[in-house]
This record gives sequence, structure tokens and C-alpha cells, in this order.
Amino acid sequence: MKKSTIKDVAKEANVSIATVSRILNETGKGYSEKTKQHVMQTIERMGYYPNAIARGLINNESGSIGVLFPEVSAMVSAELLHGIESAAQAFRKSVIVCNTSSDQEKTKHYLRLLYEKQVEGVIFANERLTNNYQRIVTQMNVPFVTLSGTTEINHIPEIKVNDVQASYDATRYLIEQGHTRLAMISGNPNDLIAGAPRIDGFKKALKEARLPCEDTQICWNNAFYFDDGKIAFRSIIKNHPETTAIFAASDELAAGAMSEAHAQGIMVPDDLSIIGYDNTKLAMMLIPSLTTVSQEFETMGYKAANILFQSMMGEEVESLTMKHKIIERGSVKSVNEKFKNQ
Amino acid sequence: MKKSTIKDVAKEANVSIATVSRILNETGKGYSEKTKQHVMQTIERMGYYPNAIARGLINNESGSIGVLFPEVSAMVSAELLHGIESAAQAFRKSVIVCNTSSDQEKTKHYLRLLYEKQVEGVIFANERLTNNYQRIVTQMNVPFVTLSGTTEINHIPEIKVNDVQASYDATRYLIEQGHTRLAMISGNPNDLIAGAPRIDGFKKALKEARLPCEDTQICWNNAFYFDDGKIAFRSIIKNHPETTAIFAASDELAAGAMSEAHAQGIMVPDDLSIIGYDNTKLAMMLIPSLTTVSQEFETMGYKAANILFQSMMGEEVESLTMKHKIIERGSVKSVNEKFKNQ
DNA sequence: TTGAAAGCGATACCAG
DNA sequence: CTGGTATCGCTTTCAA
Repeated sequence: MKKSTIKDVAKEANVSIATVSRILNETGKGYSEKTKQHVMQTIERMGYYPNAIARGLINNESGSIGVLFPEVSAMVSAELLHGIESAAQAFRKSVIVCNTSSDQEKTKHYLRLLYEKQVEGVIFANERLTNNYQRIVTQMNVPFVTLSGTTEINHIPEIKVNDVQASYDATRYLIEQGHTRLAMISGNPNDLIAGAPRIDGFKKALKEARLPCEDTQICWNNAFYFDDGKIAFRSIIKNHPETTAIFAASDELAAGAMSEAHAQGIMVPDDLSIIGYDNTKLAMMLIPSLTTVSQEFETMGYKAANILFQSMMGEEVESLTMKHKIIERGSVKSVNEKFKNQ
Repeated sequence: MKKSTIKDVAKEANVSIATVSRILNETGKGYSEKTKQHVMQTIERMGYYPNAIARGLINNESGSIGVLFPEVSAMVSAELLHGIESAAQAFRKSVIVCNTSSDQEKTKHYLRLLYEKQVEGVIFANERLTNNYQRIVTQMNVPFVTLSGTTEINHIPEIKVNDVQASYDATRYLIEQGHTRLAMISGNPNDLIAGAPRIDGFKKALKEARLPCEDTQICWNNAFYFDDGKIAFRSIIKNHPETTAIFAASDELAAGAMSEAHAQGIMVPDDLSIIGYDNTKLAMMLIPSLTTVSQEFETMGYKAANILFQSMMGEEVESLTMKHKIIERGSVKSVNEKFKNQ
């Protein structure tokens, strides 16, 4: 049973395909109310739906955007994607997801695929859009946007929070609670997105407060996951047992640290305060619930998509720095409080 | 700067578009090695990429599949999607994600959209494919697969775990640890996917063991989230303070219960054992880490996509019941163990 | 080995 | 208000 085409509808309704097309596109002109009724009925009866591919060919638009993530299964990606999807829905665009695994070849492959599919815009999430992609990006000649990432390519807006500032604020928060012996669990310092900038913010706050700031106070183990947090935590305890507060560069890292602390009989927050980063759903589920830096991922995704759509419509668009804030929960205790309870 | 087309390439290389096309498609015949070299070079130089839309129109294939989720931001969806995406990558198909919010109108809208986009197959995840979609599904005339969901429509394979059996096993596990006073934190019992079947499994195990099994032992609050777990936990403690072990129908529910237990000074697992369901990343991050029923979501997504692709290639396909298993961690204590430690 | 030409399904211009 | 037709970029058959 072949799909019916506009031709079939035209034949069935005894009109020309031109007329059917006009009615389909609700141009409002070029047909009488009567034919419209008639044609609409036959369309309904036949269960006809226009072929978006044919439409796309002539209109030169695919109705899709592409989204590239290094890892789609991460909680952060899921929330970003949610925001993107809902914006796309409003703009009647569909979203093609691509999982790059942070692999340059895969990324190029996908970019090429998206190019061939004639996507009308691309969101590059959680990663750095380097010069290596310059050529294809230029060729594609459609708007790009980086989301929670950065770009080496000019004129591409970045939608993200100020990581340096947010990390600075998180660290300041700990200092204001009276902590003077701080440590940080970082992601990979070579990560230009979520690694280095957060370290910078941490250091800045310490130096400004004239607090000790040795490199050994900053520990990491490759990535931003739970196990990385556990491992890094051990280094901290070994090298800096005097630590009373830790800034973790992701909620998962913080969770790992908390888990390891528990295993070692260290009480959070009584013996040790921990602040996380991201405010994923995980944060409120931990015991104690995790004080953390909030990034509103869903909103960020939504806004990034909207900026992309504006750009697709030819409007001038700019980078957007999203606000962040500290969500106070139960994993940080002020030093005063600590004394009080003793 | 307009995109270059096959025509441009043909002109530039002084051959016909037919030849370029043949080379592009690596038919292996219809051109000499020499022209091939020449044409490939001009293609490379011009940075030409074929237009997949035009290709799709003539070949009647879009190169995409659609995936519908009730909620893309859920951890479970993210893992399923990951599996789907990686299978799709291998099959050189791209995946269009749709977030239905469990809304029937939205779902229809998306189905229609996917139809128009000529997707070659559809994965319907985490939800029931009811008769309401029968018409469009039939019309679309492409393979469907339900993933971690069920269908009222015939000849559509279901890829999922046996929820009744898995819940039965989880409950049995608690019983085998010596628990006799059990309770369950359920999702919505009207949820035919993850609600009712899990309740059935729970009841079955209790009855079989001739253990008390009143309806009040099963509590819920709409959904499967953290807060639902907290709320349901309160009911359990109020109505059945004798409870020593809880089966929660999702890891998030379990997390909520654990959080509330902690707030009430109830120790897990010493005073109360809890087993979860899903084995999302969350499970290992909790303190104590959560014993839970494992569903391998990423694998499920991968397999579902593969089954879909097989079906797209005209092969006969069947439903697939994935194996589940109990992941023993720290949230369940056997009654013996309990006595020992006292 | 090569090229000309007929579509794929829809849109839009131009006549009538 | 309506219909014929060129066209979008590509594949494929048929001749040369």
C-alpha cells in the first residue's frame, strides 16, 4: 500500500495539484471555500499527509536542527536536551541528537551528516568548538550556538554560566562560612569548559582571601563522575587532612566525595563541608542534601535553542551568560555553627 | 554563497551529473578510475556534500528514525537514548527525539510530524502504545517498536523486562533475607507500564509466602520521583510501623524513602531495609548504596534499535524480554545479620 | 565508460 | 478561482 501523494489527492478530488497545494499551505487565496471543504474532506478520508522531504527540497529547508553532545546519557545533557526539545517544539522544528563521545572524528562525521541532512542550525553542547571544525562550519553556512561550552570560531554565540565567577562564588561561600582550610575536587584541568575555569575561580577566591592555596589542594581523576570524586577525595584526605571544606566541580564528584567520606567515618557536614556544582536532581537526593551551585540546564537549553532560532530567522544574536546561584542545603556547615554544636 | 550542487561539481569537472552521481554512490561501475580521481578531487576542493533531502526524495528514504519519550530528562530516558543513538550510528541512521509529556495530543502531533518527515521506523519508549494511535501507525506503514513499554496494537515487538517477575524477585529477595513485614512504594497503579505490574509482582510474592498483604502496605503518590517516595514513605510509617523492609518501584522513590527515613531517625539498613528498581547511576551514589533491580537501559535501547533496524530491512522480528537481576549493595540487611549485630 | 532525460512529491509562477 | 508547468538536487534507466 503506497503512500498517497498530492497527485492522488488531486485526482481523487478532481482538482489540480496546484489547488491542493494552495489549500494545504493555507495561503487563503486561490481557491473557493467550497473546493477547500471538498479537498479537505478527501485529504482526511485518504489519510493524506504531505511529504516533508519533497517540501524540504523545494523550499530548501529541512525543518530540523542538530544537537551534539559528548555524552547523551549524562544527567546534564538530558536536562539541556529537554529544554532544547521544548523550544524546538514551539518553533515546529525537530531535533536530531548526536552523541560525539568527545571524539573528533565522530564529531566531524556528525557535522557532515547534519550538513547533508540540511539542518537549519546546530547546537554544540558541553564542549569546545575548536578550529578543527572551522571548515565544515563555514561551509554549512547555518547558525551555530554553543551551549555550556565555548568556541574558537568567531561570531558564534555562547550560552553558558560564568564558570570562573560561579566557582569563585562557591568558594567565597565556604570562606564566608568561616572555613579557612579548603580543597577542591576538580574535573580534568585540561578541560577548557568545566575544568580550568572552575579551578581558576577557586584559586582566585583563596588568594583574594589570603588563604593557603597550594596545587596539592586541588585533586582530580580524569572526569566529573562519582568514582572520580571518590578517588580525588582520598588524595585530599591524605595530603590535606586539615581540610574543613571542599568545593567539588560537579554534583557527581561531590557525591563520590560524600560516599568516600562516609566510608572513612568522616561526617558531612559536621567534620567536613562540601559544596557541589550543577544542581542536578541528584543534589537534593543525597544525605545530607547537597549545597551546590545551580545552573538551570533546562532553561539554558531552552534559551540556546531560541537564540538559534532567532539567528536562523536572520536576527542578530549575542552570547548569553546565564545567572547562577548558590542553593543552600545541608552539606555545608559554618564554623560558628560547628562550635555551637559542640 | 550558495551551496554547491551536483550540477556544479559536474560542470567544474567537465562530466555529466550522472557520472558524478555514480561515483558518489560508489557503484563501482560506469566510470573509469581516472574520472573518479578527477571528480573526487573537485568534490574535495569544492567541499561538496550531497543533499540528503534530494536523495531521500528519490530513494524514498529519510535516513532517520523517531523516538518518543514521555520525558526526555529522566535518567532512564537518557540511558535508553544513549543505547538507541549508538545503534543508530552504526546503522547510519539519525535519530529524532520527541518529548510527548505523556500527552496524547502531543504524541499524535509528533507521530504525524514523523510521518511527514518520512522516518523509517519509530521507537515508542516508556509508554503504552494504545489503540488511539492505531490509525496513524497503520498509515505510516513503517516498523514500530515499544521500548520499556507495551502496545495494544498487534505485531509490534515489545522490548522490556518482565516487570511482574522482576518485582516478584525483588520481593522474594527481601523475604529470603528473613523479612516478614514488607511494604511497597509504588508508582501510580493506573500506570500499566511501571505501576500495576510491579504491584502484582509484589503481591504475588507475599501471597505465595503467606505473608500479610493488605492494600495499605502499598503506598504511592502519583509518580516515580523523589518527592513521591518521601510522601509514600510517610504513609507507610504511619500505617505500618512494623515494616522492616520496603520495595520501591524506582530508585528515585527509594531515594526519597531513604531521605525521609533519615529525617525521621530511622536507620537504613539497620532499622529498615530498602530495595529499589532500575539501577540508575543514582543507586550507587546513595548512602548506603542502594540494593536494586537492574535493568540495563543502555543495552535495552541498543537492542530495541537493532530490532527496529532488522524490521526495517524486512526481517521478521519478535518481542524481547530482557533479563533483570538483583544488584546487592548496602541498603538491605538480612534479619539474621541484624540480630548478630545487636 | 559516458550523457540525456525521466521522474521522486511538492511549490509557485504564469496564464486563462 | 483554477490548472499547467518549471523547478528543487539527485538517482537511474536507456542510448550512444
